[in-house]
Amino acid sequence: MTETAENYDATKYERPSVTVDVVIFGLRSGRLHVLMVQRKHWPYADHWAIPGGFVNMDESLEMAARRELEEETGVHDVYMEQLYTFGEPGRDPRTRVISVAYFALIRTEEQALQVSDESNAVRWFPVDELPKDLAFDHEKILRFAIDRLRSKLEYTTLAFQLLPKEFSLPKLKRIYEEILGEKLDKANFYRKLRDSDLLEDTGKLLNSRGRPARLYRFRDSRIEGDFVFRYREAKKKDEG
Amino acid sequence: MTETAENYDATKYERPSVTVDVVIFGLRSGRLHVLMVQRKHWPYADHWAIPGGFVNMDESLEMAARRELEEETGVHDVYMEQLYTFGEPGRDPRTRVISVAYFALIRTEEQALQVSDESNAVRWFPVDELPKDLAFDHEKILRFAIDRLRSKLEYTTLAFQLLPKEFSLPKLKRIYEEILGEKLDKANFYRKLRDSDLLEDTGKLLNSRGRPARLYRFRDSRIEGDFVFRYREAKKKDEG
DNA sequence: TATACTTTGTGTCATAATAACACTATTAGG
DNA sequence: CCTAATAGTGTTATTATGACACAAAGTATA
Repeated sequence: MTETAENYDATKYERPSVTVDVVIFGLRSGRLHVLMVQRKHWPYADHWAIPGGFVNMDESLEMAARRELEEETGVHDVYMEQLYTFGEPGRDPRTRVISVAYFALIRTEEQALQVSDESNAVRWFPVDELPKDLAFDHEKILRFAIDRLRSKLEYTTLAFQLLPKEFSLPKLKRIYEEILGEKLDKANFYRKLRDSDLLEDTGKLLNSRGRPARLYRFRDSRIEGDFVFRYREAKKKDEG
Repeated sequence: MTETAENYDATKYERPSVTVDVVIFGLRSGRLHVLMVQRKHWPYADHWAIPGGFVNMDESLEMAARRELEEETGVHDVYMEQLYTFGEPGRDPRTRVISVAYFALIRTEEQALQVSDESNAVRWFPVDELPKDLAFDHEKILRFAIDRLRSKLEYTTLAFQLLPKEFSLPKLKRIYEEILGEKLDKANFYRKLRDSDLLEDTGKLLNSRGRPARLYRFRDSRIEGDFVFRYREAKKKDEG
């Protein structure tokens, strides 16, 4: 940091505003959706936008992201990570706004939406049927988030955050297929997971139309963060 | 964004300051180094810090990072990417400061250092011999950057940014070993590179002590950005 | 109660990628 | 011309992958 004067004056420089925006992913009937809010006021009134808002002076960026998320949608206690910071001059007509973007993954079933005063509506959109003319540079942010989710799927357990506590292998496989946009081989996928030692059999079965699916849960603490789970393993793993 | 009033007042909210900090990596005698500046003034006078400074109202974040980099070290035209944004309240004693961190990779040979007015000194430090008591949360930022560099090495051509235009395979291999902190098998490493089709033989040889090494350069435009180059390939590649 | 249908789950095998390591090649220096 | 040093290649066992056939366990229906 260049600013080093002993008589530092905090008001000397004009300062940008800082916001957080949160891209919220969830599954609905097996399809990947994003949560959006419809703006009430200028600028971009009536346009759809990613939920977000200004950062308070005494809260961390992640706290701000969680607060905004809850205020605007009622969603809380979710997996969240920082995505990227967007700061082009002119991206907001009001003033210079720098936006720290986060993305969140939620178990759709467990969350009830609510609309805040600040927006007309809150809605889930399938990622391949986004509304036109998003507010600000939110389309760019959204694409960025989708790309990131897709690529992190290949070496993390992120996808597990989208599922309920107990789930079947076919369900998990369908998530991967949905997000990656390609079919996976059942046998190879199951084998990979069995070898990974990430899952624990609950003993329960889930009835559907055909043969019931076995229900699994994640083993211990590997759920949190991004424990490495690759399609192609690196090195051999050491047994615990 | 929550702020939506038509009579929007840009001065209504108290605003944090926004800085950019740049972690600069370079090789010196085959070891990975980081460029640091020694602060002249309060806060953290005489402590070592990552170069950086405040973002101007009319420049993009990356422009700010490049400007600060050049001002403080004379370094320009380098590979740079955004790392992470650090914004804990209290990380700077002057005021609330949110820092967008970047990391840069430079070809050490091609750059001459210069010291700016704002610092006592500019120096390269080996990444495993960092000075104590870095300014602000710069130690955290630095570790973050090193981790990122290490992990991106495994699926990008980032390492190539550290080398001169023409280089030998042994040199490239030594970079990987230095950054990853483990020995690699020569035969396997060379084979991987030959198969990747990333390199072009210059025909030239580089004399050293033993058998001269063949010099290569990067093929066309794959140098820029992070063209995928994995240890373990994904899928089969299609021939061009 | 049998038969079709649907979905879950397993077995197998050819091919490709990886890791390990032995070997050859080309220079410099005595 | 022998040795040390470094560059570079070949070979092979093991493991991971991709493709695909097959078996298992339910529901729906005649």
